[in-house]
Amino acid sequence: MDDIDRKIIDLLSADARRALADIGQNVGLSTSAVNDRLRRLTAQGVIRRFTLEADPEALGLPVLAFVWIALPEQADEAAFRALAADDPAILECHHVTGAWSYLIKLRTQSLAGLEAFLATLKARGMVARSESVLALSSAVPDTFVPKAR
Amino acid sequence: MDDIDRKIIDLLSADARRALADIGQNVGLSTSAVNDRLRRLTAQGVIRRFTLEADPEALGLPVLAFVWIALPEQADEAAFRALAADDPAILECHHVTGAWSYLIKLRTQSLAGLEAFLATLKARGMVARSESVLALSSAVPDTFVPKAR
DNA sequence: AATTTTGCGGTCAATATCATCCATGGCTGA
DNA sequence: TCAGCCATGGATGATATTGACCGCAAAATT
Repeated sequence: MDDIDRKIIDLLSADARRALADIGQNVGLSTSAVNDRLRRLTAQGVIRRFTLEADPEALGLPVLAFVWIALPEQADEAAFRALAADDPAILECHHVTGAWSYLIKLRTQSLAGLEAFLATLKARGMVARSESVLALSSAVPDTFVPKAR
Repeated sequence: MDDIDRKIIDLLSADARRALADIGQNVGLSTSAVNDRLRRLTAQGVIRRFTLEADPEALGLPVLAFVWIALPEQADEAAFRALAADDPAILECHHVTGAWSYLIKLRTQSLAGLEAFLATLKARGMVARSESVLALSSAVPDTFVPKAR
């Protein structure tokens, strides 16, 4: 990981379909040198996948919500994590510092989707308390990267 | 936007470098039909950009924090938004419902970076109160998509 | 009512671009 | 000296991209 690697990642994150020769010119390397570095970066797992950013509204997912979760004492934390990992609506699920256990970021078609999600959690005894916060608008252009797998 | 468009986006989000012919086979279209749809989707802005997901730790950004911001009464909200949009550390900045004004998601090299960010906000009179929450671990594999532009 | 026009979405074949791989050799620092 | 990194150039096979053409359905025209 040197500066050139970082620049390659920068360029590719701006446009993942950019040609290797093009990148080479920008970083001062030959096509094959860039190719070598790319292979190394993906093999090492520095680059996880090539993907795309889409317009969430166009995909019918206008509701963005953050949900704080406090797990009950006896909750099966592993099961909770598995649930979060499987649900395509849950884009992020972080164990966090502070008064709450987890912070979940999710995207749904409608508020009904959010309600259904909370109901599922409750039904499985996976929530002692929760608090949902809706995102109204975003200062940083809001993007949507579909969940991996 | 029909089901085929959605499936194309699904396939490409899993691997943005997948060949058009491959995608065509999966959705039952010819290569050029897929190409046309892709061009249309990007022209319409449904697809915003092709990008990559990287390992945040490998890039030297291990600290993930969520920061609640309450703006002062007299704050210049436009300036605040501009600041958020410009700072590469701020990955998201949502105007939210509830007791706080904004929820910011940011990634930094270290806690010092978080502190510096908060200091900047304070110095510019852009924060009445704030509360920072650190992400410890993630149930959904934690990814990092470098900020656009 | 019948016919023409138009646009959309598709196929197919030809072409140009591109990634990929390989062999060779130069340079540099341990 | 050796290992790592890179340039160069050519060969090869994938791949994107383009253009010519077709079918169909809705709208417009006769």
